[in-house]
Amino acid sequence: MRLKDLAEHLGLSQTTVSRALNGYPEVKEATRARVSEAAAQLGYRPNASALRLATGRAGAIGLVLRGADELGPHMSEFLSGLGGRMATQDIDIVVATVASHQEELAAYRRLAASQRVDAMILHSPTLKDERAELLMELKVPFVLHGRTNVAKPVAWLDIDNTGALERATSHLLDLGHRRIALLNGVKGRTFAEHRELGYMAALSARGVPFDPALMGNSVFTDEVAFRMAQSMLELRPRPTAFLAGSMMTALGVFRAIRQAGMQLGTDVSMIAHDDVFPYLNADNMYPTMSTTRSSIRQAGERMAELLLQLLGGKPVADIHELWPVELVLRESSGPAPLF
Amino acid sequence: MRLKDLAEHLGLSQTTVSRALNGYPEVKEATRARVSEAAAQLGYRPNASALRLATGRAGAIGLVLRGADELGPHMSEFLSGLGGRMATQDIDIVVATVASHQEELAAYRRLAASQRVDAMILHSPTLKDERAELLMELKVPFVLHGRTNVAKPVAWLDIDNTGALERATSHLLDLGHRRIALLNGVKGRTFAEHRELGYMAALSARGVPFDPALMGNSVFTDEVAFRMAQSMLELRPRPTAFLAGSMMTALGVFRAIRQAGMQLGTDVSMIAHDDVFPYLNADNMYPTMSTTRSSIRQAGERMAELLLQLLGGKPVADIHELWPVELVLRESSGPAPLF
DNA sequence: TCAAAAATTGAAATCGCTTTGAATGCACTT
DNA sequence: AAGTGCATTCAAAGCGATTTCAATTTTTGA
Repeated sequence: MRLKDLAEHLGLSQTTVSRALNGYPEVKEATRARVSEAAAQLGYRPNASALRLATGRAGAIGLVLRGADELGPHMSEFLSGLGGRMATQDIDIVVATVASHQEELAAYRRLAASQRVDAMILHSPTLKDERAELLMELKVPFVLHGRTNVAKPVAWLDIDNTGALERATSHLLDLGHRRIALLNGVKGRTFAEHRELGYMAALSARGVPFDPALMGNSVFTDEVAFRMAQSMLELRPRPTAFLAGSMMTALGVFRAIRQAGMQLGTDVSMIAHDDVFPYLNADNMYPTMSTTRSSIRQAGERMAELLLQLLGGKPVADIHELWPVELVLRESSGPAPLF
Repeated sequence: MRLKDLAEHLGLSQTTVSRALNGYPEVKEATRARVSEAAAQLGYRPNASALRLATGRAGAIGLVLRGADELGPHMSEFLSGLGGRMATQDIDIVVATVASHQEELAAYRRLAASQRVDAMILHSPTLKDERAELLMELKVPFVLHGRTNVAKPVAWLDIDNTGALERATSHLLDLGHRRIALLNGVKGRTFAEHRELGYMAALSARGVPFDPALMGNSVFTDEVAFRMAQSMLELRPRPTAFLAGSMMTALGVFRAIRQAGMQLGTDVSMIAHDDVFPYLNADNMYPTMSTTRSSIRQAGERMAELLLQLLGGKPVADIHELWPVELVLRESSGPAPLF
């Protein structure tokens, strides 16, 4: 069922039918009603390719995911939030997955050059993100989930990682902890650097010296976290508290604590960052986990909104959002042991 | 840079340039070389929409994800496998996320009617899957990840869930367990039904009666698993072993066991199904987790391959693959306690 | 009642590509 | 030298929508 068929069926021109369906004002209401009804009845849907060619809009946004570190549980939650909002505007989400960094830039080039997408989403940027620079050069609009330092302004949405870690660290200091380990994300990623900043700020505000042995940078998997926590627990004096970068990390740390024969919440404390996964709930852990919490799904939804604003012509410089992070205290964070 | 521009730049017709780039034989090798070089040099990439309109192929495949239960860690792994292979063929993956079941069928209709995708992937089917029936009716090619009972043949890839559970259950029976709990997926999903079949078969082969109180059906989250396992552990006589449907489920069960003051691997055993998440490793749990293992990422890769075969014209009836599942025994499964 | 203005409809161009059918040039026979 | 066949190339017609500009009908005002 093409536009032409529908037009013939109705005894109208394609022009009028097209206008009627797209809500143009210069069409009689009676005609519009007749057209809409027939379209619904016959299940007419404009051919996406033709529509895109005619309008010059791709009707899709792109997302390039690096297999290894980006396609984790974080991304599915984010995607879920994003997708819901985009669907209402009939905008597709095109996902390209790549293995290496080389492939990654090529993928952006490919999507841009073939005009497959109207805009892109950039995730987990580094401090000076190459991908962002590339997209600016290619003049592809994009919204950044996170922040980066590039020459021109970019649209972004980020959570207050610095503030979150500063509060979490301060809280542990208040509880008497002095040796606080930080299991952070990969060095170079903005969010990890920001978290480090918050951690450092809190320490130095109390005059607690920073010990590099208590800081680890890696991807957020239970395995790496386990190993890092394990070796940290062998230090003397050992850390009395952990700041875990994600819930996966927290699981690994938890295991290390248990294996060392200690009790979480009494012998050792932990505050983890929680992106709110529906299948891994801080409230339902044992002991319940103290967290810095920010829903990554909500961020996805909001990113969609910002992207639509951007496509609607809102100036890049006006699209900035910094979300506060909640500190939720539960059982895993207790007073420092007295020994 | 359009085809037209490139053609003018070279002093050739669009026809020749198009043919040169698409590898048609009726073009002089010297010309082809000249064209290829100029195209690479000037960074020419055909406009995706135009190409699609002209060829009638969408150059994309679709994936509809139900927010709640389908967009978990399983899906990201799967997607990662799928995407890698598709990218090599310059085929996009269009992801549509929906919240409700109603929306879901509508999403399939939408993608099909607007001819946005050439084929689709169907995930986690039910025994008699509506979506599969819809797609057949709409004449959209698709490959099923799993199996379903519908009238006409469909292309599918599935793992041997029945065999996996039969072996896992038998193994536990061999170890002397008689009260074996099954934490299965949602009722109605084929994979869950198949697992139940395997479980039942193993029990009845030994003449061990089935106790409905020892079977739970739900989504694979740590929370639900925790609650189910907890209440099962309150039964008398209580279960001495658990079969967990996923690693998330295993985490919940593990917590319940610990909270009940018992030891995994000695007081209670567990075998979990492992889809091989890079961030949650059975080998690195404590105690290490016995699993039925099958890489969902590899399944994604293979699904891409099957999809390409399908698009290449291979008959649906010839596209069937049933993968065996490994049983990997580690520390979490031990002899039944003697009391 | 009739011209002018407003409302409504339509024919044809356009988007950037592929592909059909025709045309051109060239080497080789005869 | 003319005819044959082959290798190359090109002009133009789609693909299915939107959109410009023109045509037609209806309404309005004097």
